[in-house]
Amino acid sequence: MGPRAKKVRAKETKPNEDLANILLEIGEYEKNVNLQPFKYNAYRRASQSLLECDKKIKRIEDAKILKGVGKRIGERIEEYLKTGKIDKLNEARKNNKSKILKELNRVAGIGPSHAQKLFSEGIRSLKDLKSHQDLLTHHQKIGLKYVDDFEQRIPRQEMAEIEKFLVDQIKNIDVKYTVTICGSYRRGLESSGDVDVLITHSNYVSLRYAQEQNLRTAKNLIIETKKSPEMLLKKIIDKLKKLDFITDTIAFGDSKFMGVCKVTNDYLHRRIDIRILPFDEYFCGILHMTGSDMFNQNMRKTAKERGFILNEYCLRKLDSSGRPGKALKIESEEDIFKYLEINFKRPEERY
DNA sequence: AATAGGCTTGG
DNA sequence: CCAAGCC
Repeated sequence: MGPRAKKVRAKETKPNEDLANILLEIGEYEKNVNLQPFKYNAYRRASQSLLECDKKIKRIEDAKILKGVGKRIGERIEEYLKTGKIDKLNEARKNNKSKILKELNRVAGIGPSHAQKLFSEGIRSLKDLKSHQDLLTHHQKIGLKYVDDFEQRIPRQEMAEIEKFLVDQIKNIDVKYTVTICGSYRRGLESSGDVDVLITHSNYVSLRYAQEQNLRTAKNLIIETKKSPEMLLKKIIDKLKKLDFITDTIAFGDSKFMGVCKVTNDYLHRRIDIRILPFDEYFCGILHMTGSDMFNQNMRKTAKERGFILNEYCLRKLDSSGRPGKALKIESEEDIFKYLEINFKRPEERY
């Protein structure tokens, strides 16, 4: 998911690609150098509109009607149409500081704010960073170590190998685990940016579910507490480390592991996220994590129109005063579509 | 006013 | 607790 995945299915004809790229570059400059995330967003949206427009923009009037193009961005486009360049961009490109900040931002865990800080401390390149690792957090050190690997996309073939490995190993711990690799892989794309794994255990339910269903005394049940997801997840992570599949840990909390993995020595290091969810929340979870972002947005909108509220964890019906009721019982992705009276869409169809 | 909100780290 | 970063 995210902007990277979107790019893959952009239109065949992109007559305004040049202009779109320029706007995006200005946006990145606003975010990384001027610490203006909202401006970045505005430029990004305008850029996206330009990309989706299949008619070549020749006059400023054509641009003004696009969504995301207002006064300021309109002026920039006008400048581009008249002169073939944009001053703001040239300013950005020749600015040495902005080049350095951009370079530092390649490192996972270094955002605009940290990059500025490092610059003010005299860091001018990734090479500088390598010799001043005391300035970095644990996450950033790993980002630096694998900066080249993390920029490479993961071929579908390798994703499939990772999937098989994970399913085999985790089922081997306990057959009651279910493992799903979500994201663009699940949607059938030929490459992915990272590995996004969701796991559940058929005996594991959320506290909310246990209370609503009055399951307090049921046997064999693992009811969510602060520590239970950790117990279920830690077992798995320990094993994957022992097998040398997981090579580094970025963050490891109650319910979510973030780290680095590698299938065999022939492969690059890949970013992997693994999280554990209660069974009753699993299908809303995989729906959410499978995306695409656009698909999620649309589905949630439809849900709202039909008197439901859908989020990452559950689907609830809204009562007449708009208050959400109990979470609906869901045992598959299909169930979610059924409640909403939407035809089921396979992951490959979720644009 | 602006992507939604949660998770995790680090101070 | 807050800020940053990521998903």
